[in-house]
Amino acid sequence: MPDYDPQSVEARWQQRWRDEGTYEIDNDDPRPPYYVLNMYPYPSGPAHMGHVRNYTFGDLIVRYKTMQGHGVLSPMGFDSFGLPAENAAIQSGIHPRVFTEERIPQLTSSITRIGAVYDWRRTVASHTPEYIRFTQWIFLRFLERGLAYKRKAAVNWCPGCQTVLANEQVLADGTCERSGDLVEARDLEQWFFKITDYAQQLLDDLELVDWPERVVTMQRNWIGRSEGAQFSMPVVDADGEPHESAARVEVYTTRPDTAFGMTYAVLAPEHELALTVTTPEQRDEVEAFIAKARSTSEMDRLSSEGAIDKRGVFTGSYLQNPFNGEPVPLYLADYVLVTYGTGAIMAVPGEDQRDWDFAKAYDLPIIRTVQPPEGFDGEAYTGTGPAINSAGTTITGDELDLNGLEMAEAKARAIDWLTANGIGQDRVNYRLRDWLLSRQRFWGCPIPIVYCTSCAGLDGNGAVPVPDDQLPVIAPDDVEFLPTGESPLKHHEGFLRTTCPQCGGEAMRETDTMDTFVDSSWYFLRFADPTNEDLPFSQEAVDHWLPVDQYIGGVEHAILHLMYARFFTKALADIGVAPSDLREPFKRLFTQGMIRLGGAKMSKSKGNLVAPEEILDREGADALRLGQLFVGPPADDVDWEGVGIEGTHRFIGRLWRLAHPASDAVPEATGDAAVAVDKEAHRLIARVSDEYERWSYNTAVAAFMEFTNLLYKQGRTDFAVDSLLLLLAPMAPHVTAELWELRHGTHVHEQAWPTHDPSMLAVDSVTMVVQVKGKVRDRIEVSPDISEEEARALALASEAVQGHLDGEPTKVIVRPPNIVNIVP
RNA sequence: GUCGGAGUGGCGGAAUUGGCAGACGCGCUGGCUUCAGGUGCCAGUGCCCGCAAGGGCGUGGGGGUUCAAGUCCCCCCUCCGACACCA
Repeated sequence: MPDYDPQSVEARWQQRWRDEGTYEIDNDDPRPPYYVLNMYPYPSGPAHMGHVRNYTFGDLIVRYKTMQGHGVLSPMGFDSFGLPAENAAIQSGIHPRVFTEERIPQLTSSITRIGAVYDWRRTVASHTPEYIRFTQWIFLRFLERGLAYKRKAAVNWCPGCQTVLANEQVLADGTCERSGDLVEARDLEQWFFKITDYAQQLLDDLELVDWPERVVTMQRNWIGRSEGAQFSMPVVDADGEPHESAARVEVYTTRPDTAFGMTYAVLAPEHELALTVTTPEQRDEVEAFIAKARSTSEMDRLSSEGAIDKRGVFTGSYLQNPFNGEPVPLYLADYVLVTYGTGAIMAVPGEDQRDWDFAKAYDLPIIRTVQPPEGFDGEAYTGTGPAINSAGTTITGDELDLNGLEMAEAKARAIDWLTANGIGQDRVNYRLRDWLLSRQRFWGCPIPIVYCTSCAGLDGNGAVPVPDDQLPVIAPDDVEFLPTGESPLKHHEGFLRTTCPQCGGEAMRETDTMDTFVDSSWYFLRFADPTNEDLPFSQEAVDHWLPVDQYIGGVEHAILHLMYARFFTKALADIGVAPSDLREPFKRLFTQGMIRLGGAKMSKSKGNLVAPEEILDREGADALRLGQLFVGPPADDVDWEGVGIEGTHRFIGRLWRLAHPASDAVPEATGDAAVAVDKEAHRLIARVSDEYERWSYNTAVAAFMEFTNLLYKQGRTDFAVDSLLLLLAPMAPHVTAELWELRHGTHVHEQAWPTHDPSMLAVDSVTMVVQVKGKVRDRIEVSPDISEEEARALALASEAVQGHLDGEPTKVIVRPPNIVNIVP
């Protein structure tokens, strides 16, 4: 018998799966459909351990579901736009396309080498003209429906690089990661998707998915729904006389019940009324403050914690509190964000810690309007309790009294009063903001817009959509990459100058490209119908395969990618591109843990990468896959040091010698021994089938090892060995395929998933544990259907137990047939 | 700071509902095979006392509920992750 040679066996089977199209699937396949998807990767070159772990999970589900009789869709593609290729272009002058297209086959090859199988006919790459065309097509549909729009937005601007930076490119100290210049906020025209239109649906429909609770929580927090009230207050002077502008300030609060405790109010520094309300005496100070706030990055604003006394400025004006008619001083403060709510707040230091801190720093009064519990020694009290100090004559002359009411009732009463008097109303607010998709980058999907010098275009800014029949708009190849950080498109005359599709006059192309999250927000739909030339996908194909039955990826995408993909799916369904009943793209989600090495995150920059290639060359793909599975629960972070590749490699050798037809390493079991072994095999089928369903792959591998050890001791039967091979086939596809073919001449992955015979699970004796005061004193073999009385009698008769008793026990708990606990 | 997750032998981890803590693997020790190394096969391996039989201790720490707690409840500590002034 030959020794197991992973190199030749694995290469041979990988070739066969590909040549025979074993895992290619057609849309009219009659089997019940099942869609397994790994998050498509950025093609960074050969696979790393994170990929290996990810694709091992995906692949074993593909093979498992296929053996269970499903027609499984298992596609793979590439998230091939993105910064690394562009940075490489700037450094080395290689065109991002060349750079990217060199790396796709490298990644494909290492994915293939771990034995993962896909329908490669369906592959997509987001940088290809076909894909770009439909990404742009979808953008135009969104534009038609008002789901895409352009407005000014504050961005991170690096004066040194003369470009906009992504948040990740801004260091913690507010400087540019490349040039070290201080990054400033700058208003630029940017494209947005109106994801906020879907905030409520994105929140509600989390109930439709079977996702890890923590991911659902993260999504929920990101959407950040809050309920409260919005109302307006007139700008007045210290005596309550109206401001000359007659301006009113809208505030949003979740605590309208505390309005009687308002002792000042705040506008965000960027608030449109900031200068209007400023009195002449305060003008210099306020202008200086606004300038400082605008030049300070968000990071810096955060880090200035502790220096709260420098974080606000008095405008000189007041707002009249409608609840009691009192004027309260109006400040600007950078702790109020212009992007949230109305960009203005009523400040109630008694019930809000930030307001408390600010009030202390600026020597403003504090009035408690909720009775804190006895013994409360904190500052602001944010808990529940009866309202106090909350009565008075309102601006309309009514008497309003909230005193004694609990929070919920006081809130309702306050909102009723605001509504009845036309001052305000209840309001739901979301933390979620619209999705800024413009990127001042070359290597991304161009935004299909031209700016016409004569047409008014959308919103009168000259923006004219590129018609569908002129798509795709593709960036030119003959560009020069300069280390300025600026997109080379800005200087490419051939790309820039075009004609207006509306009037035929001179026009300039949009040079911004789309965020790569746009590409990844619909690729899973394209996989259902990847060669469609008229549409991104047909409704029928998507209806057949979607939603994805099992989506697999890293936790790092738990918020943004999933939120955007959910938004796209809903929007596409609502505008009639996707089936209207497709509300959620991913039915089940699995997020795997991270791979570490010696406690540290594995990364290229730390230089602690373990290359999968070395292990593939030595122990082979099956040992690597089993090692990844065996190391711990799939969702946990794993330390590569814990992967005992020796253990799984040894196990595969033992399996080979056990199951090879020409091997005599393990003798055949006969008679009673054979029956006992077959019974264990049924037990194994039951256990492992359940473990597959629960994603308890680490214990399933342990079960295979235990069972193999048992066969080495007690002898093998054909049923036992065949069952083992079938159950192991999804995890270790090569060695099981080889052994199965040697034994039967057929394909193990085309066999049906084994089922156990429940009658074979019966046992004729179990070990009953006898405890005295909870300590184990004896073990007795008993019949599984022993009666309570017999169990009690047997336990009390035990000599080992008698030694720990003197006289009659006070209590005996009997749980036949497992345990008897005696209390002396 | 808020939210979420986790702390079990030298190491990775196991323990569906409260019912034998440490399955399985790594490592280590010993034996057999071998000229030898490696491979392979067999056995042992939580800690402490003991020659042994046996006994005691033991799931981050402290309390509690229970005949019985890794598992349930309360308080605390440590580590990891996400969000970070969201009114």
